[in-house]
Amino acid sequence: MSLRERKIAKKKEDILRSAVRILAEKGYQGTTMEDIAANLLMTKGAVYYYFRDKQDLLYQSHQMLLERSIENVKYIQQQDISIEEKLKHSMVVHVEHVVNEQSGFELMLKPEQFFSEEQQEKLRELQAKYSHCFDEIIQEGIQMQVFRNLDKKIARNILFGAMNWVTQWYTADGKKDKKEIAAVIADYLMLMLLKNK
Amino acid sequence: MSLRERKIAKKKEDILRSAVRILAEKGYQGTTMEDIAANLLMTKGAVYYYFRDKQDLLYQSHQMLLERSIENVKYIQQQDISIEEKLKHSMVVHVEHVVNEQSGFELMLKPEQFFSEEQQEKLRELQAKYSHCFDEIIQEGIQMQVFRNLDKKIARNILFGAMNWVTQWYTADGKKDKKEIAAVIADYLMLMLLKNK
Amino acid sequence: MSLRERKIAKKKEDILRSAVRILAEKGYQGTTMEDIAANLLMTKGAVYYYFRDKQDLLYQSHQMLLERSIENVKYIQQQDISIEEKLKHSMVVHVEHVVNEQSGFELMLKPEQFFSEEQQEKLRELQAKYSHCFDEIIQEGIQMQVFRNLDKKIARNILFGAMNWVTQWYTADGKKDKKEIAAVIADYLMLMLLKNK
Amino acid sequence: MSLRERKIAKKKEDILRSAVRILAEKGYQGTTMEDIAANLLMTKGAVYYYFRDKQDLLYQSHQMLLERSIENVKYIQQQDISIEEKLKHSMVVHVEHVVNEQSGFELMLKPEQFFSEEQQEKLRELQAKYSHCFDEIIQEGIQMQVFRNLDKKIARNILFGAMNWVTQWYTADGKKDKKEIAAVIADYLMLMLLKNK
DNA sequence: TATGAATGAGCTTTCATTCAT
DNA sequence: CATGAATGAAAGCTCATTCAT
Repeated sequence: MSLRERKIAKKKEDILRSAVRILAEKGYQGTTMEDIAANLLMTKGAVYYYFRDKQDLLYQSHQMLLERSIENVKYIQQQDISIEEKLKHSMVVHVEHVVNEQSGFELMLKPEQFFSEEQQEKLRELQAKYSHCFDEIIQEGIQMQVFRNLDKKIARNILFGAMNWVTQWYTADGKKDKKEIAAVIADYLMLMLLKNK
Repeated sequence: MSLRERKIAKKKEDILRSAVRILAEKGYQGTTMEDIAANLLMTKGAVYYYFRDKQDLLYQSHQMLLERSIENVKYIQQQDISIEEKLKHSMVVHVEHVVNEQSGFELMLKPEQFFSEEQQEKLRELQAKYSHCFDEIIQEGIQMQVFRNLDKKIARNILFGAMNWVTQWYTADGKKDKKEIAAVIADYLMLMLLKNK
Repeated sequence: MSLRERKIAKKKEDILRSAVRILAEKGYQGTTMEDIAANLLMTKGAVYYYFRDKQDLLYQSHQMLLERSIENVKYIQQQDISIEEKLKHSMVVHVEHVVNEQSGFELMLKPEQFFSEEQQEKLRELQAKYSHCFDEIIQEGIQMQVFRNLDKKIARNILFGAMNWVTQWYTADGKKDKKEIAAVIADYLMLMLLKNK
Repeated sequence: MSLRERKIAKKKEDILRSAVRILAEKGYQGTTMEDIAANLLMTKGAVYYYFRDKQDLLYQSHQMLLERSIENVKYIQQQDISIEEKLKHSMVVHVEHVVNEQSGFELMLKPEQFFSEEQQEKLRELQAKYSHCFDEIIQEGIQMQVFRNLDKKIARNILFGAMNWVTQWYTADGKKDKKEIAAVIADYLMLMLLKNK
């Protein structure tokens, strides 16, 4: 990648990061291009230089979040720790990510409204990839008789719902900090999965 | 209530019901008054005859949903069944409600954007009331040594998150119908709470 | 006129009186049919029973005001008093009328916007009639060498402007009451007209 | 001021000038943003680029008119001419201004309906400033025994009313042109004020 | 690359007017 | 005669998007 391309890529990521935050805060329809640009001390026009349109920005934000999440969990998955540890750790990282980005699911709501069929396809694929990482861990845990014999998909959706909901109730001024909250949530959810608890 | 008042109340409720559904589908900003009206074969003007403005409509939708949920759980709470049954049953009803209305949490997102301080106050009160019903059951379960000694608030938020998330993944065309899904979700979440499981 | 016709006429006048006041206060475009009806504890529908449309109401209000003004000045004109007294008295009555109705000229602004050609014709006629009453007095005063030899039309327009403007600055809470103010304005304007002053 | 700022200021003034004319013609409620924009071959959106909202436009129009009037009269006041000449000249300029802008008082009607308390305060201040200029001349004339000993405020209000009313009756197609009419009005009104006439 | 003026479609809201009852 | 529910046109305003510079 040339220097120029690097610079562009860097700028794009800056914009995406800003967009993610604001989109998470105000929702897709509630966020204006002005908002996103102003937050970066740019003008709207400049944003349009990097992204075709608002929808493209949303799409790439979404994509970036998912890809980062996948990286996170992949990294954990290949570590040499117990299956129990893997799941718990994955959840902690997920919750932390959600809390940090103040997002995690605002963007995931009703994708069919915003995205083209092609884009939806790509996003579904990424989501499936991410989901699959969890499914695999759960599957392995069940086979190893560490986890109860639950329906993988339903269990995984329960985990996701419980984790993503954290943006609705966690406030930084509480007694617990992000790490503690993430740990507690993960612990509690593990109770659902673990045998002999 | 006179006949006329009854008719107005009925019409208002029709509109609210329609609004709830569409708002849940498209989000607040994504829903137009036209959408809501057209869905009922009315004109925008007619909707404005019954509601001051869009925000008023959103507020009352929200309120209606919460009040109905409170009624549901209150009804269950006073039944003569075990604490375990109470919680499970409450969850089943909640999930069914969420699935039926296709809502349950889209409306709860970022209320500070849409509502006046006064309205937020009222809604927070209703939410607190609803949450409190669950907290009480959990509390009682803990005291009776039926439930694990978890942090009530965190546990309740996990339940809510897991339940509300169902709108994201449940589709009517799956193998399981609403009732079954609701039962499974409730069962799985009970595993988190129950001792000796 | 039958009793029924009398009742209708009475109701019409009530509405006109109410309309005049509100139109004067809020302007034509700023006044809604709702405002006018509510002020009389009626419904909009009822007003439409008596008047074809809003414009008709405005037209008839206008007409009523002008006719009353003409009556006023005609009455004075036939009295057996000096020409000087006639003009002064006419002005006093005009100012009092304007102050009482809080109108007098809001309604006269840009009639071409609101009225049909036919209606404008009729109103112009009434206005001309009213103006003519003043012109005649002025004319007579000039011929009798009591008034200066001014251009009648210009002089009359100056009088009207000065008198109608009173709604802009007179407030009931001042030192002078309506009668006093009307007298002072008339006196001052007489200075413009009277010779040997 | 940079070139860009100059251009913006110029555009703003163009819009204001257009707005003043149309507002004077149709009144505040009767004027649409579309009207104002179309008159300048712009789109509504462009107008909104320069002014926050319709009310802001009205306010600034009003302000511009008043400030220009104040400049006019201030300029005359400092000239080395007799007090009589000062007043007469001020009136001539006022009438010419009113006729040219086709406004002068439509905008002054019922400001409490349109403006915020703060805006009203500012406008009252400017109006007071303008009125004060006339009051001072009148006061000086009285002290110098050139003018009759009239109530300053009432006299000034009579002058304003008479002058502003000109928009109601002066039409360019008459025998007299603007300058002549302004001179006649001023002359006639001087008769009210001057002693020994 | 970046700017910012401008566009235009679309949204919320108001209100004169109609009409069945 | 009167009501009030409903309509529909039009207004104010927003904002994604474009484009000349």
